[in-house]
Amino acid sequence: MVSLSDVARSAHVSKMTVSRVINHPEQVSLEIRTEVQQVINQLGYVQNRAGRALANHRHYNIAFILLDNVDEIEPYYAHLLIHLTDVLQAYGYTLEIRHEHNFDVTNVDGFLISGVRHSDYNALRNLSIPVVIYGSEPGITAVDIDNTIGTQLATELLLKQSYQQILFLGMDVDEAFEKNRENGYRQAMQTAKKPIQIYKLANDGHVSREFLIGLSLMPKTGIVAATDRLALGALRACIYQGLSVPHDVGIVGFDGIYVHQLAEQSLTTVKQPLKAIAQQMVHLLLDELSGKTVQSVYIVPELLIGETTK
Amino acid sequence: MVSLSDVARSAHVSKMTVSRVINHPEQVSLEIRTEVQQVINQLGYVQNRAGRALANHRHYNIAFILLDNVDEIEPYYAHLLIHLTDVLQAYGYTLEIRHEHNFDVTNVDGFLISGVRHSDYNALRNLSIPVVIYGSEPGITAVDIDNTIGTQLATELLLKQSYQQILFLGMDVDEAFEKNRENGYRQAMQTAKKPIQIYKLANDGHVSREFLIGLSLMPKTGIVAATDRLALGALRACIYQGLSVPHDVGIVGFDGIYVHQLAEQSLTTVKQPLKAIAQQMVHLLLDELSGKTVQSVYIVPELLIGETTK
DNA sequence: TTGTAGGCGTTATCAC
DNA sequence: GTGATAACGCCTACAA
Repeated sequence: MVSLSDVARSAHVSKMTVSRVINHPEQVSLEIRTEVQQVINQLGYVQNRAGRALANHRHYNIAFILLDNVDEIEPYYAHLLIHLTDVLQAYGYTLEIRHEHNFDVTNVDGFLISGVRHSDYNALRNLSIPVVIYGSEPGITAVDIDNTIGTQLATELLLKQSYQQILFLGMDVDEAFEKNRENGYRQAMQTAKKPIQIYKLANDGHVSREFLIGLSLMPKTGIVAATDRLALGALRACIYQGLSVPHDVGIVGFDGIYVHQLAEQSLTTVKQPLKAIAQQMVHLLLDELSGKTVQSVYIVPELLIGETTK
Repeated sequence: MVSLSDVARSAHVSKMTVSRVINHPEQVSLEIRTEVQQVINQLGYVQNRAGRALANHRHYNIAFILLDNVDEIEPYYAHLLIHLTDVLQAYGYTLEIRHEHNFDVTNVDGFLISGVRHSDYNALRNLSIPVVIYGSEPGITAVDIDNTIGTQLATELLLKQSYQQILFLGMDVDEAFEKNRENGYRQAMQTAKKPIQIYKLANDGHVSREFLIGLSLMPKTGIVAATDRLALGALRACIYQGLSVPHDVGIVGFDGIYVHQLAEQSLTTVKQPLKAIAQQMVHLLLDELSGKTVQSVYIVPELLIGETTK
């Protein structure tokens, strides 16, 4: 492996000059800078992370902690991980994956955490290194999608498509994202002066299917589901009852990508812009690492039109 | 952060002695060894990976390269990644995730690769650092499940449950794992002296559903599918045609975990023992790193009984 | 603008 | 069995 010294020798300058060309190019005269750059390219020099880490009192390693239940996470997490590593790699950082509440700070510069629950608040507040979470928790730097706008968009779509009654299928958990998704529906309905109908269920396709069959849905119903799983159950309930989707019933889910490939029809759904989320998470974390004060970021999700709405 | 020197000072020994206690304990007298151990625990000392890397000419970083199409990978990959990181962490290694054919060896000690195609052979042969793949490619160190035994088990299960005709739903790709899955079915059928029926399709639930509807399945049919997606399509074809599963038709998939939660009924499937796979991959790679000669490992998969067989 | 010296945390090597 | 020394690759601080 070619090192700083190799480049220095080959370019007839000191190691420091090479180091400056890389980290503070403005401090080096144009002439020498271009010369050194050429040698770097020619020799294919790449910084050694260990040396850099040692000198900078950094580790150049970020831990991603997945607190969600691994058996239940949506497959799009693979995309999130890949986007995170891509962004981090561009800054010379490595991504280490953890599960379980392992907040050990050894050999790690910061944490990116997903699936944080309110009960984790204290543990996260007392960490000695920066944290950025994917989700929302007041007092902790976060990147999240704007859940309220998400279901608002979903509800407005169904309103526009003239479904008569529109109901919300929520999750039976006491977490902020759930409340926000509910509120988005609520606000859109209030603006449209339509009656509100909210049901809360376990986040399970079979549960929502059974529940909706029990409800005996009428034609011209719209369903805003808090998750793709709930939406999938709704779709199956309609198929079971002989209701045509999207003609008789319109359904919008929330989250997904993967479910598309497995559902009978592709779902219309509120999609998480994972690349943007990953970029924001990394930038916030690196900003915190360089001592900047940062604020949580909320990203507006997009509506992905599938076959369960007109 | 507490360093070797801190421990050394506190234990009234030299840094080297502390280092030996950690890396070559047998070279240190019992007395001093236990003393130093106590101080280590007391101070909560953990090795600094960068320092260690620099001194050992290692990076303590392994790249996992995901060559499968990220949009199509099964969600169990998250499990594989987590198991890999767990095992690596136990050895002080970090796991870096890549996608695309990025075989850059900078700051990396070895590669773990999934989704390797035959066309990657040359690129992999010429790497300067060890590689272990998940899959099979003659001439490259690999960990794989024994695909042949997998479908053999699946076929034997259906035979035992007295389905009259048993057909194989394969994938339309020219890769070793596909041929092996086909062969497992073939062997089991030949042993049972039953007629062989093989169909090859794109790995897509909708495709297999349409195809099987076109076939007009008869009751008492067993279906061995090369993937869970194909199995899922088969299940839907049965539902569509009013055939009861598992009474009229028995179905066995291959791969899965996640699909269970989304399917109408949980699939009987050949399950990949991901933890064992991850352990083997890491051990083979670390063995290669320490100069040992290693051989590919094939792991026997398990049959996970669901609701699509009796 | 450029170079020199020293140190980050660890380990191999060679003394004692 | 234990310790001193030098080295890994890089960067900060200071000197020229």
